[in-house]
Amino acid sequence: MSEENLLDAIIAQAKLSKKQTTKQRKIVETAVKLFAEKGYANTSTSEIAKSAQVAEGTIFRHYGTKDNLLLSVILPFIKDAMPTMAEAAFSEIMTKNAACFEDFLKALIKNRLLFIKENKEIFQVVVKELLYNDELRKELQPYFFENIMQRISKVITMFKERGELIDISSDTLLNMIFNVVGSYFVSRFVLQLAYSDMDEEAEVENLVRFIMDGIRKPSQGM
Amino acid sequence: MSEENLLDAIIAQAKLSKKQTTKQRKIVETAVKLFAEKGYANTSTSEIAKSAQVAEGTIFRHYGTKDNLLLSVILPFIKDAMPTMAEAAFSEIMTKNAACFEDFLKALIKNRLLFIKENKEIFQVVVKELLYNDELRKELQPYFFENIMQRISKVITMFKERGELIDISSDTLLNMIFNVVGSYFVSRFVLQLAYSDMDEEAEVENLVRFIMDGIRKPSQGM
Amino acid sequence: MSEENLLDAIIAQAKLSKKQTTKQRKIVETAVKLFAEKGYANTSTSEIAKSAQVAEGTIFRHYGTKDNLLLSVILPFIKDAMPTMAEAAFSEIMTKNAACFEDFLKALIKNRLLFIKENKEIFQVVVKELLYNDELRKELQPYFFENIMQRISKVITMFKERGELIDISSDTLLNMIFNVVGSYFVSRFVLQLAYSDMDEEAEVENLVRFIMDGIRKPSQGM
Amino acid sequence: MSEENLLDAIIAQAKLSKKQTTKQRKIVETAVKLFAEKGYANTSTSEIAKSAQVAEGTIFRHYGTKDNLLLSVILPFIKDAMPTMAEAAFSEIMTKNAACFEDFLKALIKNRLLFIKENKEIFQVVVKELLYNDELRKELQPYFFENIMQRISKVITMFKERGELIDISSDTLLNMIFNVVGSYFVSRFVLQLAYSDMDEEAEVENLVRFIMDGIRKPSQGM
DNA sequence: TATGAATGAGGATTCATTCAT
DNA sequence: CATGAATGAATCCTCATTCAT
Repeated sequence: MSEENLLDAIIAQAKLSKKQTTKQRKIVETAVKLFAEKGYANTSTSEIAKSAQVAEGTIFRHYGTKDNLLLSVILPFIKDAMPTMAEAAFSEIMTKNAACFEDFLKALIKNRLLFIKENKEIFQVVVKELLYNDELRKELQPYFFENIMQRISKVITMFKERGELIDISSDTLLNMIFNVVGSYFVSRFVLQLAYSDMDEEAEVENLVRFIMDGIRKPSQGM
Repeated sequence: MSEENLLDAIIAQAKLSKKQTTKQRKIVETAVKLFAEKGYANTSTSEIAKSAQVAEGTIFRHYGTKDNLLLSVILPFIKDAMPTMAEAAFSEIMTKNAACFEDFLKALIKNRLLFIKENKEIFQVVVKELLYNDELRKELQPYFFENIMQRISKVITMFKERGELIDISSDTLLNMIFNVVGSYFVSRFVLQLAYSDMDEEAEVENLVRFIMDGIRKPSQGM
Repeated sequence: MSEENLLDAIIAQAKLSKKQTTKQRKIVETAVKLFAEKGYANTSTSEIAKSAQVAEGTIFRHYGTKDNLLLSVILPFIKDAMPTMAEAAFSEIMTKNAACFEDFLKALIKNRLLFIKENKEIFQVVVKELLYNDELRKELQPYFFENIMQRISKVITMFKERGELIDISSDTLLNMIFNVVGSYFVSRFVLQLAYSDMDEEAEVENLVRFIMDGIRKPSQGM
Repeated sequence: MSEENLLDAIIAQAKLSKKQTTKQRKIVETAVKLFAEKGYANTSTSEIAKSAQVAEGTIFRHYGTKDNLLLSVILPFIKDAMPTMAEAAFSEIMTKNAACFEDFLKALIKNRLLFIKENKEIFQVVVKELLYNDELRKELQPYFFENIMQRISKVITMFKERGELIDISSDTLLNMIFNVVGSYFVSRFVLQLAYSDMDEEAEVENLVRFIMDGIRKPSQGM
């Protein structure tokens, strides 16, 4: 919790969010939709204003700059994405200390899948802008690592100690898992590739299975 | 993105590329660098011109539009990325019919790693724009699937028949592999995350191992 | 000239014209002056802006495109030119059913002369652009024929039936009259040829006389 | 024959015209076509070059500037239009001193009609540019008046003295005739209005009749 | 609080013209 | 004689932002 710049922004955002007008909500909703559709750089404030049925000045009265509006779209999502991701699934699982890593992973993926499905458009914006906008990425990365990666890393280390996972550095393990899960979410919700005919439950099963055991056919029998 | 037929564009591009002026080369080089750095949408043609020490008009004399300049950056890369990807590694491996899938995969990854390292900036542009620019993505996707995915899919099917890979649809297998390898390239060359302390050789080994066997500790003993 | 439906444009224009800013009026006034002076194609928006002491952006905020600005100059003139032309002089004359064609013609010419003198510059713009700009002409022609020519044609037919005019098709008669009157207005207000030393009253008399009786010297006496 | 500027241009033009290359002819032909179609201001030199299958530089090698190219299109036409107009029809008629004004007029119109039909596109360019381009008009006007109007004026005066024409100033008479004939040519060849179902011969007859006797129905009887 | 008119810097693009080959 | 690459000023237009009401 050391990142200052960002926290300031989040706090400022939090303050505003209490007195949020109908118009403000409309503006953010519209911005999310348009940013998701065409990207931040290709969406003009006048377009947002028109689509939100608000005067252009109103946007600037509330958010000061277009950049700030982007943050107002992204930060609440990040704020929600992280704690839940770190906590909810995490602590929930941790207490049931009977569970195996496979169950933890499945629960985590399902939990996040639900969250992203409910926030599909914001997810699109976050992914696209995190990739496109170097500044933004550099600002959010440390925050992200400290809050999410570290905590999940601990879980991994724990399960490694229980002998459930192979003996390579927790960071590397984390990375591989994150890449597989992340690229699944991105393919599905950002690139919108409809490659699979499995239902969602089966897809998650398969994902977890793949992470745990790879693609090699087990040598049968003896 | 008004270019209608991609193949036409590629061919037109090919024609032009023969009589390329010094200035033209300079323009494309500069454009690649700037697009990679700040994204297509955030790079102005005047900036490119200044940085390439060329009159702004010169850009338009050769490329007509900014969009077209982007294509002139991206298409040759795609053209090179695909055949090689499909052929080189692929047919090379196919002939040595003794090889196992693991070796094929390792060779393919190494081959592509080399290619991308040599074209790091263009790779950044391609990935960023493919994600950011829906039109472009929709245009390139079918081309991509037909040329790459299908061919690799055949290899996978072959190895599946040899009993080396688990019994799930080749498309699903391909997707998982592609996601793991792709996200590795993207993390490393686009997001530029320096997460690992392994050397490159070890990283590839680890990647292949992960894809083949996952992260579960093999049940010891017996 | 991309405007599809002229009537829509006129209506849209009418709506706007109610809430006209000082700056808007200034812009249109300046545009009229400059277009009249140098033609639409040879007048730049930056020139208009400078001359109207307005930011260039302001022009586009109100009129969207340069083409649209031209329409905003031309259409109100056309709108005024037509009904009046068709109605005012026309119905006015029609009621006094004692009048002869000669009087009708003289009244019409005088009425239009007054109107054009008050709108000299716009008339210049309209004539020049109608001649120069094929698209614009094609768009306005049908509208023009339906509203003006047809109505005047009826008057002519009426007077022909009264036996005042020679027996050739009303359309041909209309055309000849229109050409003579039109070319008089164009010579005087667009080409600005100052050929005559007559006063205006005499000029109109002469014009009417010419239309009615031509230039042949009547065979004198008996 | 006092106009200097213009004569210089004509002479310069004449010099060039002797050594006219195939390419030069192609350029002028193409320029005429394009200028007629879209107007001088809306036709770019690159367009002309492409359409004439000539390098853009070639145009400037021969004509120096775009303005000059326009003159090279217009001047030969003017040079041809004037002498013929003044002489051919004129002196031809003058010698047969039996002829009446009506015959002179008909011959003149027919002669010019033929000429314009053969040079339709250039006529379009000349009319459009003379109206649109104040500078050009001012330059050509005096030349035009001295060469054409004056000479025809003499004819008119002559016929007036013979008692064939009404007693108003020759200039006024000339003007009215010129307007009627001119507007006929312009309607037909520039505006391309197809208003009449008469054949050409009849149209000319009608035109002459109108100029001579107007539209009033002769009082019958007596 | 909300508006929307106004701004002017900056964007992509066009174009007449020059010049080395 | 002919070319066509190169130019850079000028063009139309967009946009984030400001400010008086």
